[in-house]
Amino acid sequence: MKLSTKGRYSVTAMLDLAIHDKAGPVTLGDISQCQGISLSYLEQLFSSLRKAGLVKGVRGPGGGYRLAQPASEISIAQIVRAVDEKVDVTNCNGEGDCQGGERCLTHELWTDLSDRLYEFLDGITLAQFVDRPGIPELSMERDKSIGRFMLARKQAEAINRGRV
Amino acid sequence: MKLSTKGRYSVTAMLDLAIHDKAGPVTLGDISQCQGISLSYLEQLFSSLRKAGLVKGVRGPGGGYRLAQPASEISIAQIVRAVDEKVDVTNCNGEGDCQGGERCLTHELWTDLSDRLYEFLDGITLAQFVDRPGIPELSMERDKSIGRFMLARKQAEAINRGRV
DNA sequence: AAATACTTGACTATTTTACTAGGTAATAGG
DNA sequence: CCTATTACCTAGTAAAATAGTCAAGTATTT
Repeated sequence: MKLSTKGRYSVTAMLDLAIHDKAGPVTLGDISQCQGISLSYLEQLFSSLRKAGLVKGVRGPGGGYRLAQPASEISIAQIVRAVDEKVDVTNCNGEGDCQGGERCLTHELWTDLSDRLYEFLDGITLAQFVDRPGIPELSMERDKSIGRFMLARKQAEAINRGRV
Repeated sequence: MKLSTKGRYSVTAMLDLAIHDKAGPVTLGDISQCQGISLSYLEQLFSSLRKAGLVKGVRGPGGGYRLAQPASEISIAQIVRAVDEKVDVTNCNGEGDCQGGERCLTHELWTDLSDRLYEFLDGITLAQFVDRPGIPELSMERDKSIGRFMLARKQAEAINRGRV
């Protein structure tokens, strides 16, 4: 288990998607502005997320990304795993024979710990964060005041198009 | 919360200390050989661990490092925290005013998650790993067969000195 | 005095992270 | 059909963090 900025960016971006899921796709440009990360870097991350089946892209105007599954079925562990690909914990090159044929005990213990961590993070879903009391209102307030979020923007656009 | 090889090395090294705690100090040279990390790099990590009050060094012949506290009182979180110093999650430079005065909601959510992770890792102590059935025997067997561990070495030395 | 072990700081190599720039493909709206 | 908007893809590259080295110490114990 590894946990770097890459994982953090991905999780926060996914949270953004989850928060605005009902309002339609979120563009990477929006996330890029919010989180202060470059667009292309986000594209790299979302490429991984898409390949992992966690998000799906919607092309064209009004497009962006949405969750590929309900927020209640996407765990933090899945996200972390998608972008921070496997670390080879054992310097014995995976085959468990570091130091002359014996698997290093502490490596085994670390693997145990790593498993436990994943288990823990597998129990936490995006929905658990988004569905908390207070979050939806907060997010909407934020959207309004900053004026650059999908929810607000899409609504405005929809109104302009006479859809609402 | 960040989790890199630095943290992993430290945790596995601490596990080594915990396993051999009763047998006396463990030298960094031994750990270096076992884990395949350079001695000086370990010295850096142990400098942090010592400053965090997790280990204490014993100088002179037969010296090395031992746990500064009982294994049951050292949590994984403490170790990770000691070497992977604080990450500034918010790119708003800690003051919570990213993007024009409003704290980015997703950053807050990430902080929550991070806290939960630390809580989780604070609940796991070195002792929980070391005291598991099967571990002491395994470790001793390993020591014997590799023939370079403190437990074996110290015992041999003690015998040579007529102490046992 | 010698061996052993820890300390410190400066230095280098490697990897990861992050960004830049160039595109192509699909789609919605006019 | 045309244009703007977005996803998507590829390659290169700059910056930063990580990982590791080297060398010259200091402190203890035998």
